[in-house]
Amino acid sequence: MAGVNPIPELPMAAPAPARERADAARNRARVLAAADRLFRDGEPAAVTMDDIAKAAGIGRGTLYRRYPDRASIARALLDEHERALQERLMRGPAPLGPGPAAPAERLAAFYAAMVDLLESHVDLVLGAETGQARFATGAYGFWRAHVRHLVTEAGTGADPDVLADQLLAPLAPDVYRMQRGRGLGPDRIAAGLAALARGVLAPRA
Amino acid sequence: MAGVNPIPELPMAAPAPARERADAARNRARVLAAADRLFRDGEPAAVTMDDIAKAAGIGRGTLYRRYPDRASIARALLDEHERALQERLMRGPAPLGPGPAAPAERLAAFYAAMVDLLESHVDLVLGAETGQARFATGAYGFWRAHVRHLVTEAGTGADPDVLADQLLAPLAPDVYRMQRGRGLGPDRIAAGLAALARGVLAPRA
DNA sequence: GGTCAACCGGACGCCATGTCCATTTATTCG
DNA sequence: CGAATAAATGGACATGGCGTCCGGTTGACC
Repeated sequence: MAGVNPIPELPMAAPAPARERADAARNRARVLAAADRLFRDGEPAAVTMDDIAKAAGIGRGTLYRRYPDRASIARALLDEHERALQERLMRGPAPLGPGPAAPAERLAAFYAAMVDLLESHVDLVLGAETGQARFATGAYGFWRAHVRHLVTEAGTGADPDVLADQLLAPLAPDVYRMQRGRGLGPDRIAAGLAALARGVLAPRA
Repeated sequence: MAGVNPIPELPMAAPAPARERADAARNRARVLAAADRLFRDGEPAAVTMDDIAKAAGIGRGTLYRRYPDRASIARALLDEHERALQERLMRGPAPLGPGPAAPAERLAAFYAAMVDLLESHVDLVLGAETGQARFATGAYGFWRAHVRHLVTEAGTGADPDVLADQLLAPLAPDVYRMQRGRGLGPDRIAAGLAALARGVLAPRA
């Protein structure tokens, strides 16, 4: 804790509005690195702003200057991963991206990608985005728009506005973590979601 | 606040292990009545133990004696409603209860009943049962067992252990409240859930 | 009416949050 | 190169909820 962390130069989201003082940049990197580590190590919801400040080797005030709460830090950490997935959804190859794939298959592919996201990088970090606030996120809006679009395209006559949120619900971090905790593997969870996708969106014979 | 509330004699869950002193019983009734009111009035998550104690006209210590946290109070308030629904599931008429109805229709009926539950009595109270803790509830275990059973009976070859939780996810209080907040009515939400139920469990032609 | 146990309730310590401001430090300009 | 200036820093502070503890009170039973 005392002195020397290499700080692996996380590139992370770098806003750099006009110009950023060198010390500010250095401290932001420290905060993100420290938060990432803390979120992974223990119960994300139990990490306090104080913990992060201490682990980053900076003061409370400095931390609050840039990040008003834990959620904003988690968002900063997630940002690039979510962007990457959004990019693949919009411009990547089918069935994840647009293309000849049927809506049901595209939804299944989206589910698989989200499970990857939940599993590899963020499972712990997402834990910091708790409850209601999740739905206000820009990312959630994007996922909803995507799913809504797929429901509409499927042409099953179902209500897209209602179904979009309901189809996203199983991806809630709480739910995913609980299922993982019950001994279910990511592939099995993804398979369940695929069944759900095909059941709801695939045309009935 | 000072003195006189009729206290509408909520029957509520009355454990009465051996015998309960009159003052204790009176205070429990006051606590439940006060909590019910507070949960309905404002943001449930913002209600503090202190608020409840003050509103009930008792001291902190007294409140903590019986209820270790907000969730336990919410559970006490929910208890009878959940029990009633569980009873109907196990012994009531089809399609909600057991009987000749197809699994998909039984799941749709269950969804409708849960929407009723969320809508009428508890929407606000459920708000107090936040996040992870929800899954540890006895009630949640019951819902899961029920849905798991329906998935198995449907015989679609899907994974019941995985699907049960995923099919329950759209009933999360957070999700329901968010949808209601977006202007969607209970019937519309229930219709969406019914579509989900039939898509996943109804036999394909 | 007396004894005893259960109940009551407010005071207390703890911890996290978010703010504020005196001081330090990077950057720019003469 | 060395001030001037504005930004960044960090720790102290006030606030508020949580959960506990214990001296006093009151209901229940004999």
